[in-house]
Amino acid sequence: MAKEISKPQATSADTGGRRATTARELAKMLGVSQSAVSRAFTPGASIAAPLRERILKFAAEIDYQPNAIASMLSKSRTNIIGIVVSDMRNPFYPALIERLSRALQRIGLQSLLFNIAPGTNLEEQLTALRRYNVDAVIVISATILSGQTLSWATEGRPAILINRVIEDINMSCIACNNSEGASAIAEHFYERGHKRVAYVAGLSHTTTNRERQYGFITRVAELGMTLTSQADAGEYSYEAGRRAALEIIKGKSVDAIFFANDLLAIGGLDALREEGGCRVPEDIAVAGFDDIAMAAWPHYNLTTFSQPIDDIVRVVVEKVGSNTMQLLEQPEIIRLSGELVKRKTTGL
Amino acid sequence: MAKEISKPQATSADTGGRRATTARELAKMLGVSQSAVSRAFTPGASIAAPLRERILKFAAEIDYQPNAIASMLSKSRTNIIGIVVSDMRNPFYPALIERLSRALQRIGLQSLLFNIAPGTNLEEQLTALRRYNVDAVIVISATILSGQTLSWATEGRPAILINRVIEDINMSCIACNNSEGASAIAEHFYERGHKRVAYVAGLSHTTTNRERQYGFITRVAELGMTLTSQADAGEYSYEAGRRAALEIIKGKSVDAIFFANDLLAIGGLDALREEGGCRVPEDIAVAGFDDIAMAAWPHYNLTTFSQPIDDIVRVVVEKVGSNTMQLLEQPEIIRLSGELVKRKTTGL
DNA sequence: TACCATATTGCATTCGCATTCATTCACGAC
DNA sequence: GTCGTGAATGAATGCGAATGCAATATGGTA
Repeated sequence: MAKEISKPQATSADTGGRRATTARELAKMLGVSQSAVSRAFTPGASIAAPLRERILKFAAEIDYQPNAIASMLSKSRTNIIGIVVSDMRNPFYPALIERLSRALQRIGLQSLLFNIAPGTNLEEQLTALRRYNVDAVIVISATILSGQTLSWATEGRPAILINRVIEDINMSCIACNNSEGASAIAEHFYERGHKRVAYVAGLSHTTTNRERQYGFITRVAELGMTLTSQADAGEYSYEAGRRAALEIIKGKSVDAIFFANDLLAIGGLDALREEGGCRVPEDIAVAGFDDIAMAAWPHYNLTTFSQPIDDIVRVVVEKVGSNTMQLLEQPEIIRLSGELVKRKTTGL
Repeated sequence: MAKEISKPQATSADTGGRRATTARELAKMLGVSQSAVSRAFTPGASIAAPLRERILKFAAEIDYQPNAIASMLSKSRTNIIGIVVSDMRNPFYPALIERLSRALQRIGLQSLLFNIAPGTNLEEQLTALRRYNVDAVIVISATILSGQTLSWATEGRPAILINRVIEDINMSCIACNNSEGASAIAEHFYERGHKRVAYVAGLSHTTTNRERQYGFITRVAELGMTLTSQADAGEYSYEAGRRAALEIIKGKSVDAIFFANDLLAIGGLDALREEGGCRVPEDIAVAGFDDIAMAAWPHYNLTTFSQPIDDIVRVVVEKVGSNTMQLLEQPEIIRLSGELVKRKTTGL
C-alpha cells in the first residue's frame, strides 16, 4: 500500500534556478493528479478531506505555493485592486491608503499603486492600469483626472472614486458630506461670535473645494454673517495656506478663516501667528477640513471637520470585496457623514 | 489583393461582457498570425516595419492592449515590484514611496504595496507576496521585520532593504550614512557651543537608531562634550517626541537634544516651547534626522540631516530595473551620503 | 443482487501571449 | 544560374492552474 513518494529534494538547492515547484510536479510526487492539487487549494472544491489534507501537508513541507499568475490567467480574476493616487504630500492620503490597503489585504486583495505625476501624459501612464486587468480601480486623487480620462482608464472595469464626486460617469463615488461639513464650520464660527469670515480655496475647480465652498458660503449667508473675502491658494499645501492667510488679513478685518483643508489651515495658522501678528483664536479663528493627525497636535489644536476614514474604507472594501460587477451596474454616490471637531483655534 | 478585413464590430457593444480582444482575434481580423501581433508589441522582435505598423495601427483603432497577465505567465516576469511598508505615519515614508513608485513606473514597473500591520501574523500576510511572483522586493520598513521573516518572504527573490541594514542576509541594503550624519549633528552642536547634549532614540533596537545613536555618542565623546542623558521614546512619533523631550529636561540642564528623527524632534520642539518653557534655540538647541517636509516649515525650521531620497530612489531603480539577478548574486550594502541642513533650531 | 444518486478523481482543454522551430522569400556573391 | 545567408513569417508548443466532462467509487435502496 505504501507508495514510493519522491523526496522533496530540490527544495534548498535551487537558489539560483528560481523555478518554484509547480502543482503538476507536486502531484507527481504524491501520485495524484494536478487537478487534485488545485482543488486542495480551492476552498469549496470537490475533494475528499483526507486527500486535501495530505496534499496541503506535503505542500507545506516542500514549501509549495500556487502560482498566482497562472491562477489569474485561468480564472480571469486577479485579486488585485488598482489604487490611483496623485498627491501623497497631503497626509490625509497616506493615512487613507494605509488603512485601505490593510483592509484589502485582510480579505485577500492586493493593492497595485498607480502614482499619477501631475503634468505628465496621463493616458500613457494609465495604459499599464488597463493592461494589468485589475479587478477594480479605486481613485483617491482629488485632483488631476478628468472624467473622460478616468473612463478610458477603467474601461468598463468597476471603479470607485474616493473624495471626489463626478456625476454621469458610471462610477461609484464615495465622499464625506463636504457641504454639510463646511456648513457646520460656518455655524460653529457663528456660535463663537465670529461674524466676518473668509474662505480659502485649495484648487478651486476640484469637487471637494466646490462643495466645501458652497456649503460654507451658503450657510454664512443664511446666518447673516459677512463673507469678507475669498482666496484661491492654488494648491492644497502648507505654503499656499501661508500665502493665502497673509493675503486675507491684509487690510481687511476678519474674525475667522475657513481653509479648504487642514494642510492649508495649518500653514495659515502658522503664518497668522508668526508673520501676521495675530493671536489665534483671540484675534482670529481658524478652521480646516479633514482632521489629519497634525490637526490634533497640541501646537496646532486645529478645529476641523473630521473625515470618516474608517467608514470610507469599510464601504469601499465592502463594495470591492463582494460582487464587483455590481459597481458597474449600479454606480451610486455615497455620502458619509463626518464630524465637527472643535479645538482651540476657534475658541478656548 | 485587397483582403477582406473584418470590422472591429465588438468594440463598443460588450460593456457587459468584459472580455477584451485577444491577440489571436486581432490577428484573424488582419489576416496575420498571432505571433506577428505579439512581435509587433515586442520591442526588438523580428518583424518587418510595415507589418508592425499595420498591426499597431489597427490595434490602436480597436483599442487592443496585450493582456499583461498572460504575458507574465509566458515570460515568467511580472514587471511588478513588491514594496513592503509598515509605517506611513512618518511622512518620510510616503515621500519616499511616492518618488519610488513614480520612478519605477517611468521604466515600466508597477508597485504592489504590502502594508505590514504591526502585531499581526507576518508570515500569513507575506504569503501573498510570495505567490505573486514579483520581480523584486523593496522593503522600506525600518521596523518590525526580522531578517528571518524577510528571507522567507523574499524566497530567493531579489530584495533590497531601504533605510535598514542587516548583514549576512543575502540582500542588498541601501541607507544613508546614519552614523556620519549623527556625527555631523554632534559637531554642529559643538560648533554652536552646546556642550551638554542629550539623545532621544526612537525604537532603540532598529538599525537606524543604533547607527545614529552610535555616531552621535561617539563624536560627542571625542569632542569632549557631555552626554547628559538619553531617552528611548519607544516609537517614532510626534507624541513620543513630546514625552521624551519633557523627560530629558526634567531636572537636568541640557544645551541641545538630538532626536533620532524629525517627527520626534518636531514633537520635542513643540513640547519644549509650550510645556517646557524653553526658548529654542536660545535655551536649548534641537536637531532631527530625515529632513521631512515639515522640518522646513517656517514654524519649525528644524536643523536636521537630510536623507538623499533622490539618490536612494535612483540607486534602487537602477538595481531593480536592470539585471535583477545581480541583486541576488552580489548583495551589497550601499551607503549614500546625506547632508547637514542647518536651520534655526540650532542657532540664529 | 441489481441499480441509481452522489461524491471523488483524473483527463484534457483552456486562459492569452511568448518563443522555438521550420519554412519561405529576397538578395548577393560566385 | 546556383547556392548561401539572413530576414520575415506562421505553426505549434509552453507557461501553471482552473475546470468541464467522463470515469470511477461509494452508499443506500428496492
